[in-house]
Amino acid sequence: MITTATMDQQIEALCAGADKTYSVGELAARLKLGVQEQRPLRVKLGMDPTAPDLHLGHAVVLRKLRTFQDFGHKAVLIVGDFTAMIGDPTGKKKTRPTLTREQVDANAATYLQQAGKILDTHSDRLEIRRNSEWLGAMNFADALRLAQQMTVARMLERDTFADRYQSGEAIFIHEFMYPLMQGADSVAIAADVELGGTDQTFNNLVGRDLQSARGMPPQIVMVMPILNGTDGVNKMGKSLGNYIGISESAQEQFGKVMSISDNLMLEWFRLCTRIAPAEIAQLVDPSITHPRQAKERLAREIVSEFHSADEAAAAAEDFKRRFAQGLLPEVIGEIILERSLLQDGKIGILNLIKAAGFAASSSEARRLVEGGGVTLEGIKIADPRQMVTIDSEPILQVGKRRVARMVVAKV
RNA sequence: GGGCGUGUGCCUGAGCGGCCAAAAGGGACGGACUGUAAAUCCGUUGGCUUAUGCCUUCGCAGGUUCGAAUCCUGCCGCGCCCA
Repeated sequence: MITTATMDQQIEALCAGADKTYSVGELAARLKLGVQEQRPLRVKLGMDPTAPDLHLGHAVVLRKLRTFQDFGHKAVLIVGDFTAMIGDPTGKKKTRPTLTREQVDANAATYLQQAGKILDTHSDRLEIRRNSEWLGAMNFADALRLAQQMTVARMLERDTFADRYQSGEAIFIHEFMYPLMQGADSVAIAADVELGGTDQTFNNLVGRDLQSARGMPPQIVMVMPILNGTDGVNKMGKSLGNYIGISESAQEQFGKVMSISDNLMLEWFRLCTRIAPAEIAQLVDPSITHPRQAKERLAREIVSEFHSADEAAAAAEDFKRRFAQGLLPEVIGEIILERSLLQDGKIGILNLIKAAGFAASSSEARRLVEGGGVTLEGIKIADPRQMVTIDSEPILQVGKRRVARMVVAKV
């Protein structure tokens, strides 16, 4: 592929959607050099071995990495196991538990299994390295030499540190080592390019300095915009619960996309699909496309990427049934109930909700009932004390999304 | 090392020794309205075999008191100032 695309086309494709590239000129030069030396560029991306749940936000960067791969370049995934083993007491978060090698392996495997939906996982296109390999081998003197490359003033330029410093939050000394460690990664693997989100800009630029200091050509840094979460306010993240997971079901993904606010569509079209800018402009113009239709298109695009076009279509149908027509989904999951839960063939509605996993406690179940959000077989249950029969495998609905058929275990 | 301050429910943030499971806002959840959008409105927001009941919760451990999130002591965390 590297031979079929012209250099200009390649650069355009590689830079598309990026928030910033430091710098495009250097990238062009490095690409040329690669051609001359007949070697693919080494494109680095760091991954956190503690968070194997990938979501759409991760996908933005991964998709970019894939683009590099498609032009024949080599993706180098850095498993940040060393960083994780040290633990990160940032802010109010508790110190991270130390991960064992096995856990790191397991998490990395999960990561790859999910990232594999986007990346080319052939070994000649993908290299995976754990940074304990070189960071773990460093001694204190090595670490000090690293630290000499950086000043406190420059560290404090970084937003996260500056904000915390000003607002009186704690900043631990070892946190200053993080950018240096990441930079050391770039040195260790001789990265030509490093990808990341805009929040990684500082860290990634440090890599350039460290490489230069070692007489290496500094890596080109390309940062992708940070995707906003489903709430439309905060960046997508696991802790805020505003994310769409790569491995979620087609139905879930579809539904979540449909529930985002209209003004988020443009951003998502740009960052989560490969639709051309001109078409996106038409899709997000309400005078041309009805927002609901545009959003459906968005949802289909996204679901198709992680599942298939067929599954996306099915999810769209299911969605229409349930929410446009107010019908039950075509396929309803079953919850098997132990016989021991029943008394004379009956069960209290609160216990039923709990047994179905639709509420964490009786109190929560009670609130849902009292709030009018619970129906059994289409009939609203208003009394929390009500006993219900479930011989006929009734369908329990809690809220709009939670639906399941109640089945009593045969035994 | 010393001085001063601070630590509350998912978050922010009130809180006179009893009326505090703890104000208010945010978020979240449920309902109405819709395009499962936004905006708006209503309700809920520690747990328990629904109870004018019990249990757990206001950094941790003790203490004073009939009674403490509120007072005292020690410890821990964080911030600021001094060294």
